[in-house]
Amino acid sequence: MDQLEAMPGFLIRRLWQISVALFLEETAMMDMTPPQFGLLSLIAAHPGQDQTWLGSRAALDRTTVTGVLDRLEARGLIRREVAPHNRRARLTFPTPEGADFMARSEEPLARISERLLSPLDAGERHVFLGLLRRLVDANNDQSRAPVKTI
Amino acid sequence: MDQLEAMPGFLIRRLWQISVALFLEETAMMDMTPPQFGLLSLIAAHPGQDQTWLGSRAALDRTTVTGVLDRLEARGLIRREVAPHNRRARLTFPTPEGADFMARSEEPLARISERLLSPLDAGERHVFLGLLRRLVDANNDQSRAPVKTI
DNA sequence: TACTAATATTCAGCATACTGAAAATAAGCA
DNA sequence: TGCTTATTTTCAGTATGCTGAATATTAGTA
Repeated sequence: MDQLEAMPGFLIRRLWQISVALFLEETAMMDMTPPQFGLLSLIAAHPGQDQTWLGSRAALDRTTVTGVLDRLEARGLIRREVAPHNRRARLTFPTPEGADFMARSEEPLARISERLLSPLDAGERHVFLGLLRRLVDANNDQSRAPVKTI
Repeated sequence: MDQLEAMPGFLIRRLWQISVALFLEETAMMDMTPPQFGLLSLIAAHPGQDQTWLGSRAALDRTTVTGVLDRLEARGLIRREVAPHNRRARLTFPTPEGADFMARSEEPLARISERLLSPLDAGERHVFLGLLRRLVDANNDQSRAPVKTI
């Protein structure tokens, strides 16, 4: 047992690596990444929001949002237009292809969580997710891209 | 509550972001990153291993190991030399500066874990880390950079 | 109104984290 | 020995995830 293995941050990084790998495997035929899915999901549920709003919901900084949206736009899954009353901002909308994409993603996404948590029984999953959520919420402001729910 | 917030992978990514931010904050005066620390820690504890071994312990793929070691070497914290009996491999060793660096890092590192887990009491921390470790170990082979302890 | 501050996005740059391919070396085998 | 395969590292390329600076626009204020 090394010092590294004993650090919570190392275990958290590994579980993140695993969850990304499972995501890429389950959505391989759709050629998607977790942040791309996150933003597309938000845009489909909340059309017409600007990029700052998206970043504060997806926990992505402004620059990463720009890059991910560029790729979603290039693939024709979203479109952007300048906000009518604020020409600084660009509002995002799902295209029909983007909406269809979201509809087709439900089953693969459910499998990701199922596989990730499969080592735990139902009670353990509930405990783990509850503690995980408490750690994330309580430390939200420590992150460089804190989430704003308002 | 959006679909995104309900996905375990999203919460895991956020906790990873938080742990990285805490790491960078606590080690700001040392100008270090988590993977740089991970590899330096392994090299200090196990001098003379090759890069493949390091990657399989630190959960980093071969290319990432190369890049991180390049930066550690440029800073004078490690040195690399061709393996005497296997000229494909390059063995890594800590420099005196690297060993000194590791010694000075103990206190900041302890503060990172403390701050990260501070929202939980002692019993909850134990439960969370236990479940986290089970998830990581059981899903180890799902990762693109699985850990080998042997 | 003119000046200043704030906001939204983008650009340049750096550090992970990965894939596939290439290069060098070593090992196994007919 | 000669050929094939495996191993170790590096290179090229892509996608996050971040900082600081620049640009454009808007809001606030003297």
